[in-house]
Amino acid sequence: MPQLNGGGGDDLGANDEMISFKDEGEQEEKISENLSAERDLADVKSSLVNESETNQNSSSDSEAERRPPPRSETFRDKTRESLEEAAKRQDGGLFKSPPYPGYPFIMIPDLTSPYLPNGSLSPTARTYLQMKWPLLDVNHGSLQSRQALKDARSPSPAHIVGPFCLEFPGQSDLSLHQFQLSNKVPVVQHPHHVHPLTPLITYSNEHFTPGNPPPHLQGDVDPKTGIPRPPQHPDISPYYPLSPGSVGQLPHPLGWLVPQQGQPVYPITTGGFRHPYPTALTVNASMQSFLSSRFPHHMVPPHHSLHQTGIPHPAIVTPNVKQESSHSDIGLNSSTILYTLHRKHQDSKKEDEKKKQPHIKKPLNAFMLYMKEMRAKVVAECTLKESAAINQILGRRWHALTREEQAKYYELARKERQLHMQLYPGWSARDNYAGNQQGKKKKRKRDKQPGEGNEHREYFPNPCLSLPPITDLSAPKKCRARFGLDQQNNWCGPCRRKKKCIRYIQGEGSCASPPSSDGSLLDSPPSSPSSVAPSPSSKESKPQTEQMQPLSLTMKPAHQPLHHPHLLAGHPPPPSLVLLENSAAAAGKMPGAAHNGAHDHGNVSSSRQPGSSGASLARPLAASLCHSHSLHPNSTAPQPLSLVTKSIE
DNA sequence: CCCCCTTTGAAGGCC
DNA sequence: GGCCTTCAAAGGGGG
Repeated sequence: MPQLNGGGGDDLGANDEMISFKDEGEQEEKISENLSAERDLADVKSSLVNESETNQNSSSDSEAERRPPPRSETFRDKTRESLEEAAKRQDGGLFKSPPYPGYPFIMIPDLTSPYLPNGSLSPTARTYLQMKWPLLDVNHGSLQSRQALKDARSPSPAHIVGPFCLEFPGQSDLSLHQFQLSNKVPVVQHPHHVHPLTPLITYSNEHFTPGNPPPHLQGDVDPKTGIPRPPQHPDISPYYPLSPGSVGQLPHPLGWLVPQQGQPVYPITTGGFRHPYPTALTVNASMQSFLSSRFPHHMVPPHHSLHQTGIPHPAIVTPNVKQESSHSDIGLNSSTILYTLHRKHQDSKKEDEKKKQPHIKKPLNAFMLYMKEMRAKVVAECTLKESAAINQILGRRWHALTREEQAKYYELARKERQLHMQLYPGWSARDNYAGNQQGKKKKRKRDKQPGEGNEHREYFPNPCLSLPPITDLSAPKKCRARFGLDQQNNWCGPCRRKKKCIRYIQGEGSCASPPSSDGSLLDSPPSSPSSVAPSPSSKESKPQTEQMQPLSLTMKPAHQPLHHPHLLAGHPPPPSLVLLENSAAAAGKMPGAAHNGAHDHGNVSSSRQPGSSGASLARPLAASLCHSHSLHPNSTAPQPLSLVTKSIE
């Protein structure tokens, strides 16, 4: 445990790191230290926010350290810690990244090209991979450096990406490796591998080039078919749906940051600039001045042509811009022609009006950045495409992240916001509200039904995540979530039509039908391919409560309280944990119990939509997601989590 | 073509 | 200050 704890414990990052990576035994001994560690993410968050407001110097990291620990996030932090610990146990080291030396969220895009969504590093990309993001640098003591090492052989760092369902307790690196080997699924070395630091990169690209498909949609592998396809152009990231003809003509989204127009713009950006907008904060003064000169506030592009002179902020999106951009007017191919024709037809004032009001998107928050980065991985691992399901997984993974890891994203998000603010001083999130947008009709508030709120949360362990079980009964899941796509036959009619779930509404938020087999299957995340599946009988006859037991890493604390990071740090257990620890709640979807759990973290998510508070959810989707790992008829391990099982016993 | 789903976080408005 | 709502990304899928 390196320098982190070094002493003072004043170093937030150090403390966080120390806690996060400390052995359980050590943790017991370090309770006092943990106190300071309480200033975990919440502190970070707070500091970050403050920084954005007051600080313009990139060395603000230390500032966060000095700041008094905001306690508002305490619970969540605890939860996070708990999850972290659980994750560490479960993943057998996946989360055991070495100490995070501090907080400088300086990120160095490592060799795993962020911009090469499909992980297929084009030669060009590789060329630029070595370029480091000057502004962001992360000490990847372990995680990323290891990843880099791994990347030399495989684009899919197991410690990060790992097959989805591999993150199980007791899962050793070896086993993981074995699994990967045995599990010949190509996706393991997923073509979608994205560097952890990618989020911003992708963000940047997409934003700067509206209409760019998500990273995982472009590249050497057809995301839909999984069939490899030839690269569009050596110099063009698969990211861009640009027609070949547009190659070289398109100004780089970050053209103002790109030294030479003639240079392979994209790769540079991908490797050199992971941030959409040059992180002004971390950017040196000259850069900032440059930025200002290039992006005066008044410059909010009236239109978003891809012209270099008017490089829009990534967040700026003109209505319909995606469709438009998909057919770059620069190209000469048929799509371009069609586009041109289309444009002629649509030379209506309406469009003009739209152009007059470019849509400035909200800066991505930490989780969004994380999602952007990890989505491709999850998709590859679970061969899942449905975003809703993926997001569930990502949500859980997010909670499983160490504080350091999350902190990176919070930091990035902070920078995003700050830069966004600088670029669009007058912009308000309110501006994007449906009511304020011409012709833009977006989400209308979900009509929450009275009972739809927080009453029940189905407990479905997420096989892919093997994270603490979700026992929040307060978040009932719709049939879709409950049963997953694989078992639509169990869905109620409305759900099949993607309408409001009647079961969900009727039965106090719980579907009338029993938990899907998938759910039970999910309960038993395989620690290895061979020991994957839960016994069929368990799913049929076992009450959910029993199914839940296995999950509960979260229950372990009862026996070894001090081992739980959250407890150690004085953090409240994660919502899921709380619920689980409440035997009553865990045992039977007791609304009251569930409510308590929900209430505990209510402040954090009270305003959230049902099932959103972190511990949400339904694993059913995940089940379908990880089907490849979940079904093993002969499996004799109903309780996948050995640790959990032990504790339960 | 629009909307839903799903996640977390940020932000704005209301009380 | 708490609560509520909306939006941000993503892409399959329904209407």
